[in-house]
Amino acid sequence: MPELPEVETIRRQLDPQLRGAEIVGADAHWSDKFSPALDAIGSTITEVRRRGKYLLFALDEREAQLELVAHLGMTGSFHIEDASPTSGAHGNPEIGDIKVGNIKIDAFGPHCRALWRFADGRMLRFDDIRRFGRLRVVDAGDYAAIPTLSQMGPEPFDPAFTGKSLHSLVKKSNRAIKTQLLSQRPVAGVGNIYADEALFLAGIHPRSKRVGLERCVLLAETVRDVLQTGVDNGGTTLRDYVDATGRSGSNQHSLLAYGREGEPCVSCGTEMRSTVIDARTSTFCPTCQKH
DNA sequence: CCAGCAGCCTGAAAGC
DNA sequence: TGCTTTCAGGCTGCTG
Repeated sequence: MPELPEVETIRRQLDPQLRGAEIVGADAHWSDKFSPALDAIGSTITEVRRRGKYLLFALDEREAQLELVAHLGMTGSFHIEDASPTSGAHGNPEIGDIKVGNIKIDAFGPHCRALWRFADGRMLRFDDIRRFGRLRVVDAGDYAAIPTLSQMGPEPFDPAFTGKSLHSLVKKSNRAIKTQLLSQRPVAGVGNIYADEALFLAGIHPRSKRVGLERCVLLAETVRDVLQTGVDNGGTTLRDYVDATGRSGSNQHSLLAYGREGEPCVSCGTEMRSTVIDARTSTFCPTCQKH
């Protein structure tokens, strides 16, 4: 499931490839989640950014500055297709023949949800097996229609994210610390895997509702640590995640808590346990992680 | 305003 | 073997 490290890995691959790409056609799955892909037709990608788990494609459309906002959900992935060998008699795309408007996505597999065709003949494909992903074109920076994005907390590597900033939000809420991390409000980009990892390393029980300043300072550090390690390892692949080149990540080999129910804690040897918080499995060490 | 939760989705794996 | 059930979970939007 793509969290910050996975989305950042994809962003770093897409950005240099897509700068300057002019979108001359698009097609999408009929659903409201994906059909906004068509709104990007006629604009040029200037940059691929990231905010939390969202990919933001900056779009230049004559005078207007737009953004294609993409969330990968659970199983979303982006891939760049080279110029189709069937376009043009000698394998060269003939720009003049490219049709502006719909392109049938069916030919690109049962899980293709959107497809953008560029003036240079290349294509950007968005696959999403379970359709938890979402696409939207908005005025640049206008996230009013995307609640989670508009209320998103600081990026974990932003100096604005500190133990103190974390504590000031955490103390106002009566929700479990894990619920708060997943809300994206104290810090952007943390999902179920990295939340379990960060809480384990900080010695904090996922259900804890009382996390003082000292423990928040530690938690802010472990959040940054696990996300940085995730980025360094190219993301975590448990089931479906692949980067924009189709490769799996390797961070799954570094996980100390997530998915280790029944195995011994790497620190004290106690059997790791699982509980369900907000309909998500949470694995923790009952000895090391305190309320 | 906040907390809690149903609903969205498909495919792999487990259960019968 | 083949069918049914369970599980994975980020975000939206509704309810109390």
